[in-house]
Amino acid sequence: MRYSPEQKKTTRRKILDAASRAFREHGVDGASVSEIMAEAGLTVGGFYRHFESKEELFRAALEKAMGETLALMQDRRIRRGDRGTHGQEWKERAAGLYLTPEHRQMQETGCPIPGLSAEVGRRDETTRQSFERSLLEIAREMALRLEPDTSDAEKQARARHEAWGFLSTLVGSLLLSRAVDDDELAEQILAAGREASAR
Amino acid sequence: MRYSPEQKKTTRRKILDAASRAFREHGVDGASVSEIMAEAGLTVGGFYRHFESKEELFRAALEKAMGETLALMQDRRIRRGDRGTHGQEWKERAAGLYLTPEHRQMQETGCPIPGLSAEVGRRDETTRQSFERSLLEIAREMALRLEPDTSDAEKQARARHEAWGFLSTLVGSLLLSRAVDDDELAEQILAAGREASAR
DNA sequence: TGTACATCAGTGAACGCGCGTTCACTGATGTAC
DNA sequence: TGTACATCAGTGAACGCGCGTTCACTGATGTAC
Repeated sequence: MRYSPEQKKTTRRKILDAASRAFREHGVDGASVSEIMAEAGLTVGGFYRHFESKEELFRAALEKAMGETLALMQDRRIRRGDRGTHGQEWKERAAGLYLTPEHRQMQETGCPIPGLSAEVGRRDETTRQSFERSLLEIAREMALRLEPDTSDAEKQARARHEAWGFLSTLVGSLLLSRAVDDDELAEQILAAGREASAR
Repeated sequence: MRYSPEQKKTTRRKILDAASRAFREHGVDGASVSEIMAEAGLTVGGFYRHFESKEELFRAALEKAMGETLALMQDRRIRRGDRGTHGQEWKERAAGLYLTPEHRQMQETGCPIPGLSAEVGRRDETTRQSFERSLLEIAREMALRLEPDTSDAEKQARARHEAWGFLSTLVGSLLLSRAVDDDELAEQILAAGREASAR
């Protein structure tokens, strides 16, 4: 077999997609390269034609998952034909979409931040920096939704600050709801998160 | 060698202490039983005289670490000779102690919730239930600090609700600050968490 | 009180297993003439 | 346009390693008489 370079890109995308789901669901150590390749419809040996190591795969898969989360925030704005909701109204809508029992169960396709941030914190500089870049894009987008007036730098700085607080509450609440066994308690935690984050 | 049963308890405590630090620092898969035993001044073989599996050790070590966090909250109250601060004032003090650069660096001895909740979420019922019990104790203690009037059940329910939101913000903020590489950005995230959590 | 025996905490080597990575190979497709 | 050769994506077995766990052993201390 030789490439069409088209074909190679498609395969890479398949591996990345399988990896980004597997890492979210099982964590880095819980997802093996063989399993990921099988999920992508391939065998292990071919892996190193696409990535130089599992660590590089993790970085790329995480970046992809973070990109999906960002795209969700942006899509919602675009789809509405206008600039969408803003400020307080947006916060409530966003928290209402993020802090749900469905998202709690949907680790594999949901936001990677609650489930993978702790792992990122234990990895090397390169991986942490890569995650940091994605996180900054998300915070920037959030700030824009909190304060659409981009002409006032002071206002944007305050919005960025608010965005970090808002994101912390969303992430913490989903994280705790997932760590707990009882579904009712989990829902209480999510409800408390919805309320606290929108304040 | 035979026991004094005293001696055995001391050894168990040493293993548990080493484990609870190692798991917080390196995660469950990142901390090996051999390393933990070495850290406790022992060799691997003896491990199974004290714990039936690594998973049981994890549960016990996590419970211990959660107990330490709870004790910190309670100690502060007792040490002051009165019932300590409450409500808004307590929130600000607690957030000011929790969301610091020092706590960000101090994974090994700090609060286990940000670093290990995601792992708990991927483990079995038994482990999740054990964590849930510890978490409930912490939420209960927090509710007491937010609303010391225990006679009014309605007030206590609201306080519990507020406690979950408060805890979510603390945990999320520390988690994010640890996942980024840049110290300045980390401090911004912590500052935003301090502000958001105290609202 | 002194002695013989039983217990079992702790040792360190060994076991089996799954992991990330490497490697010789295959064969479809691109390129050179 | 047709043919020979080179490339390299993908295969599947093999490698070395570290892991959790087991096991035969040891010897200090508890218990029985």
